[in-house]
Amino acid sequence: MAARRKTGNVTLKDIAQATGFSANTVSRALADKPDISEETKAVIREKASQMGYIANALASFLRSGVSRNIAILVGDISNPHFSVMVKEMQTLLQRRGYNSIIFNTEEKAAVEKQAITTSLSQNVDGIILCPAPGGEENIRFLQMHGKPFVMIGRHFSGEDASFVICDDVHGGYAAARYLLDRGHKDILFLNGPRGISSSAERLEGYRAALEEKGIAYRSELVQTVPVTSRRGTEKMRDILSQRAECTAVLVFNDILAWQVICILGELGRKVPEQCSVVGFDNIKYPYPVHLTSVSSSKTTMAKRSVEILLKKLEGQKGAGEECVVLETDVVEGGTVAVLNEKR
Amino acid sequence: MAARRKTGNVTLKDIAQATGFSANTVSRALADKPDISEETKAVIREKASQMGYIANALASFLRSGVSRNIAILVGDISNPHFSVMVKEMQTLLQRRGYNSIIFNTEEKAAVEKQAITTSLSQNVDGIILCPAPGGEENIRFLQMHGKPFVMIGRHFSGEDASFVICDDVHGGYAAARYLLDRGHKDILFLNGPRGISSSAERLEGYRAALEEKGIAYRSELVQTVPVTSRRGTEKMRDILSQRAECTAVLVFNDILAWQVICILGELGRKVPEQCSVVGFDNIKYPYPVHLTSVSSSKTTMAKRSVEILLKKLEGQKGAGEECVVLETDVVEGGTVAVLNEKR
DNA sequence: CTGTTAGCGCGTTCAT
DNA sequence: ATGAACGCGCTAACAG
Repeated sequence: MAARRKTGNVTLKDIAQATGFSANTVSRALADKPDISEETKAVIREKASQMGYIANALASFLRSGVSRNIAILVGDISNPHFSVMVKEMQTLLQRRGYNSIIFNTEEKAAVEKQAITTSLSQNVDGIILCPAPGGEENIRFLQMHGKPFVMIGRHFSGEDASFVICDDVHGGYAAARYLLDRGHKDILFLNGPRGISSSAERLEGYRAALEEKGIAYRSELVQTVPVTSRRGTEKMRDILSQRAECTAVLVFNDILAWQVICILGELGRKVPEQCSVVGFDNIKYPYPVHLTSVSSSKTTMAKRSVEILLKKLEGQKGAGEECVVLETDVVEGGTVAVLNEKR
Repeated sequence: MAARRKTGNVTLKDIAQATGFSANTVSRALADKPDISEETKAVIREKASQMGYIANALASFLRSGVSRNIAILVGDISNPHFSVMVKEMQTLLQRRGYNSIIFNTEEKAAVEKQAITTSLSQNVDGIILCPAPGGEENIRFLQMHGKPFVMIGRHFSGEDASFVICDDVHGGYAAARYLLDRGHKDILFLNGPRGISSSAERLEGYRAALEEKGIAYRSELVQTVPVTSRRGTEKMRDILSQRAECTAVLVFNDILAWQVICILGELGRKVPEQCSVVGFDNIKYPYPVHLTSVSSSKTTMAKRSVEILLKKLEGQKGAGEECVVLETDVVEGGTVAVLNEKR
């Protein structure tokens, strides 16, 4: 039995004693350095495995300055939009030898700040984050600390930082256009919170589509809805019962869109016959009826963001910032009806 | 500007130099130890915050042996059943000053083993895991290493280990009984993989219910379905098209249950009129139609498992193993019909 | 109340 | 090809 210390684990020193080599040689053998003879490596590896050696990653970091840990910050891991991306990123990072630490920001800048601080204190090598509303300060904080990071799904104008987003202007435009083309004129837009690019840009697209069709923009038809709390449901219920004139609803994300469908049902309005609904994110729910939704390339976002971050970490010095804008479009489901009325 | 080292961060030493105290005094002041004068603490805290000091958690661990990191291992974070629990656990852990590191095991013992090894190498203080099929070996591995852990959702008989599970025997019984009471006799059971307690125990309950009703158990009506891969869908399609005589399907989890509903739709069978479906996990999807499903107290599982783990970590020595079995029952939705046929 | 010493486990550097 | 010395940043243990 090996000597047991504070952590109760087998250390390099234990293997050194057991094999007669120095701790150093053991370290280099296990790291497969070229200056150790194959013979020695074999002996050491054998002994290490036999003793159940597990390297202490934390001590290793302390010396090398590399933790091979990446932090992933998202608004809410229980939202499939995020959990699917997170899972994908984890897989990709794992494959490249990185672990990931996941944080929920609850879409609050203060919580995000806390998550970033913890990430820094855990010495993650880099961060992938979907920034919370009003989190510009946090981005500057990261930049100040020189910690490599990539934003996904949202960005802040003015910051020179890498991001991978969807073309939200076009997304908002395409969704509105899709509804307008099917005869809808009064389109309620239940948008996400202010302070994030996706809300602002989708609205921009929505307005552009209206304008193009010569339909007046009515600000009372655009409302902001909380994305994480239960209060969002209440607010949507209020709005929907007051806006019965709307023949279609465009909703910030698919979860909320489904909630809208439920609320409409409670209000006695059948979807899509009496009201059409379009969401964002195109989450592949296993449900007989598919939601008509604006696509977001979750797999691509995950892939590109990991690539960009790792290039920053491993690439030659100062790989510049990369900004990726992915295409997006309406994916047809069964929640939109064509209006025939001639008036 | 403070001196910058390998990690580029402000260290205790920097604060020591800036304030004229020793690194040690700074450490103890920031840790709010009682043997430092309030005055000194104030000075040091002020300076630390001004310099943007962020403690190096890894170095801290190396010395103290406490990382305040917990690993959470689940089959698939993109499954709401897990992501909801994970989120809840994260919140609770955070509140107690712990970070969490999440791993997907893909329901494979080998991947789980890897996740455990990484967790150990990251020196997490403890682990909460939903063990993968055939992962008994991994549990023994954890026990061998003396790493505190709690299993959730599943357990292995014979291991003296803490776990928090649902009463799956009763869950299987209640679900079958619910269908039998509504006139269903040919109940297809699409069960989870062998090698986990939930599959085995639900089957046990299913059989007990049949027996109680004097209905013969037909092994061809019980099939195992992969829970993570896309192959599960294919397999279910095959089975469902061959078992048209069944008037009801009991499915291992809600995701698969919804897939079953979709497949039945493709096969021209309407739910619940032509076939009833019951799932497990009672996931709160925001759909207009609710799935009839066997409840699982996700919040309670999360809460209890965190409690038990933290008691092990912080409590007086040798807090014994705790086994919690939570009640479960059928939650009515709209996917089960009452059979009227008199034959 | 505060400073000094020491060492957690590892990897880098230099010497042999 | 291998070993010895050193230090990453922090805190436990002891001095005073």
